[in-house]
Amino acid sequence: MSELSVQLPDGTTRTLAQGTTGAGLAAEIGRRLAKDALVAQVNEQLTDLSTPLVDGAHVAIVTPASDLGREILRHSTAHVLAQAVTRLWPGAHYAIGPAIENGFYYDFELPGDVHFTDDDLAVIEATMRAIIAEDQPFTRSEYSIDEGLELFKDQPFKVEIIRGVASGTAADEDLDEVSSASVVSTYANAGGFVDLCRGPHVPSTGRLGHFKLMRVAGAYWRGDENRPQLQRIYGTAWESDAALAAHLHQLEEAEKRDHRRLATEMDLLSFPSELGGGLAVWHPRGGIIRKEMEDYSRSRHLEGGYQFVVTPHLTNKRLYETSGHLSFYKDGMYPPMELDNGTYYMKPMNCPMHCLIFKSRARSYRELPLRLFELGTVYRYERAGTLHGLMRIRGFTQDDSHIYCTEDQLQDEIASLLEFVMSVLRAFGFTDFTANLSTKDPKKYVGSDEIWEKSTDALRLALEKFGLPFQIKKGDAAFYGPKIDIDVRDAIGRTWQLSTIQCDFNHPERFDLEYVGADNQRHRPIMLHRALFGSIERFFGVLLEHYAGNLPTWLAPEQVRVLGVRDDHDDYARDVAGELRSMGVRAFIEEATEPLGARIRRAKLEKIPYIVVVGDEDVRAGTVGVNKRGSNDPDRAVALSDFVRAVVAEIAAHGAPEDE
RNA sequence: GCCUGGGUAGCUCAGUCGGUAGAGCAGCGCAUUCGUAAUGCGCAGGUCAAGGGUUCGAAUCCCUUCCCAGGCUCCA
Repeated sequence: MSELSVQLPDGTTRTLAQGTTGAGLAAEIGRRLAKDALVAQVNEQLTDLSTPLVDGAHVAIVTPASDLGREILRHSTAHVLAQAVTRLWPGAHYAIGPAIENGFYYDFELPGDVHFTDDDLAVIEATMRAIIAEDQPFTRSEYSIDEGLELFKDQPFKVEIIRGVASGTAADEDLDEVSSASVVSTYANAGGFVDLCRGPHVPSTGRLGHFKLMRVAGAYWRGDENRPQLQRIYGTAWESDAALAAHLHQLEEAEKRDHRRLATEMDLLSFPSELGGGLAVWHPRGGIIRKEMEDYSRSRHLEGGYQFVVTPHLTNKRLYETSGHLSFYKDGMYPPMELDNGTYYMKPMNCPMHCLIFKSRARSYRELPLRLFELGTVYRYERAGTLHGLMRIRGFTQDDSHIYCTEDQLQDEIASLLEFVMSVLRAFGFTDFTANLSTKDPKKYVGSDEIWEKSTDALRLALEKFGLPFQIKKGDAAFYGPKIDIDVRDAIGRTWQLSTIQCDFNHPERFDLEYVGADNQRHRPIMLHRALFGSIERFFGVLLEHYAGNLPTWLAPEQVRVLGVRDDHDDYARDVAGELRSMGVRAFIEEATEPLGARIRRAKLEKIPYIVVVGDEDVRAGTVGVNKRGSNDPDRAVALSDFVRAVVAEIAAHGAPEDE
C-alpha cells in the first residue's frame, strides 16, 4: 500500500516508498546517477525528476551523455537563453526555443526597433552563465487556458500558441509548448521568468553550462515569410566541455574542407562579381576535373544504353505552357525576352525538350525503354539570399536523363536505374547510401490511383532489392509522380542528397506522348526523370568536400609533379614527365630554381597525388623516387617503367565497374 | 526577397580619433644547385566593391546599388 515497484531498463524491479520521484529513484540506485540524472523516462514518457513515479512503471533515468540527455540539456539551455534575453532587454517577446541537432535556438522580438547584433552574443552568454551559476530550479506549474492567456498577456507569440492549441488548430510543434489542449504548463525560474513549455527540464540551471552561442539570424514567425521576422539566436550545447570542444573542432574541420575555400585555394573556379551572383567561371584546373567527370559520365551512359541528345538554352514560352511549369515556377525563371515572334525564356529544365524529341516521330514499343541523356545546362533565378557556392547557383548543368517506358517495363527499369546510379556513385568514392521514397500528396496529384500505386511499389521493391535503407516521406512527392532521392554520407559523416529517380505521369499526358504497342494500339508511355550528380556543379562541390581537396588520381588536375634535385636533373625530369604524358598522365615539372624541400612542400600543399623526385642515381639507373600523397615514406629507385605502369593502371581503374 | 554581419594587393588579414595604404604568403628578377613539407636579397603589386553625399580632408561618417557569409523563406 505504501510502496510501489518500478521496472528498470536492465529488467530488474525496485520497490520504492509511495511518492518516490525520479530523483529519489536515481539516489537509491547510486550517488553518481543521482548527480548525473536529468529527467526520468516513465513508460516512454519523459517527466521531470521531481514527478512522483507510478506503480508498475518502466522507468529509465536519462543522463547527459545520451541522445535524449543532450536533447534535454539543449532544450533547457534554450530556456536559459530566453531568461537572459528578457533580463537584458525587459519587454522582449520570446517565441519558441527548441532543441535541434547539436544545439538549440530561440526566437525573439526586441522592444522598439532594436535588433541583436553579433556583439550582443557575448553579453547574453555572460548573463546565461550567471543564471547557470545561480543554480536556479526549473519549477513546473499547470494552468487552465484562461489562466495561461492571462499569465502571458504581454507575450503575443505565446498567446497565439495557447489560442491555437485551445482551438485545436495548432501545429505539432506547438503541442510541445503546452501540455494538452486544456492544460497550459509552464516552467518558472528565479526572477519572475516564466516560459510556456511541456517539458521536462533539468532540475536546475546548474546542470547546464557546456554551451556556446553561435550566431544570430532572422527567422520568420511560423516560418511564414508573410509574417513578422523575428531574430533567432543559435547555440550549441553538450554534456561536457570536452564534447563541446570536439564539436567546435569538427566545425573547424568542416570549414577547412569548404568547397568555396578549396576552389579558390586550388585555383579551380571563381564567381566573378562582374558576372552576377550564382554564376561561376571554371579555371583550367577545375575545367579538367569537370571534363573527367563528364567523360566518365558519358562513357557509363553509353554502356548503359542511353542515347545522347542536345537541346537549346532558350525556348519559346509555349513549351513551358504545355508542360505546365510556367505557372508554377515563373518566379524561379529568368525574366522573359520579348521577341518579334513571341516570348522566350532561358531553360530552367530539360524535360520538356526531351519530350519533343520523343514526339518528333511515331514511336514503337520496340524502341522502349527509350533513354535520352543530356548534360543540359539550365538557368534558374534563385533568390539572392539562397545562393551558396556551388551548392545553389543560377546556372548549372544537369546530367539529365528521361526514360520513356511501358508500365510493364517500369519495375525492371527502376531496378536497373538504381543499380546504375549507385555503381557510378561508387566510382566517385561514395559507399554509404540511404534513400527517401516520397509518396503521393493526396491533395495535389495527377494520374490514376492505380498508376501511383504501381509505380510507388516499383520504387519500393527496387529499394528493397538493393537492401538500400530508406525512409518513406509521405505526401512529399511532386504532383506528377513518386520519387526516390539518394543521399550519400561523406568522409566526415555529413549527408548530401544527390541522385533522384522520379516517375512522371504529367509530361506524357500534357505532351500527348504515345507509342504503338504490339497490339497495334496507341499507348501512353511512363516517363522517368533521373539525375545522378543532380547538378555537376553541386556534385563537384560535394566531391571536393568529401575528399578535402585530395581528389583521387584520376580526377586530380595535376597527377604527377616531377622535381629534379638540381637543375642539371631537369632534362631527365622533363623526359620522365614526357613519358608519363605520352601515356595520358597529367605530369608536369617544376624546375630546380628553389631548394627541393620548398618544391616538395608546395606540391604537397597543392595536394598532388604523386611527387616524383629525380637525382643523380635516377638519371644513371632510369629510376624515380616516388612520394605518394599521404605517405611520409618515399620509395626510392623505382624503375620508371614500373611507376608509369602503376599510375596508368590506377587511373584506368577509377571507373571500372566495381564487379570487374 | 527578408534579418544580422561583411567587402582593403592574386590569397589570408592589419589599418587607432576622419589626416591620404601595410604585413605574411603567392608573383616577378637576381643570387643560391640542394635527395623528400619553407634559401637569401630585391622588385612589383591598390579606383580600399561601385556610385553619390558630408567635410579643408573619407578605406574610416551618411545614402544607394552590387557582391559575399550565416540563417529564414524558396528549390521543377
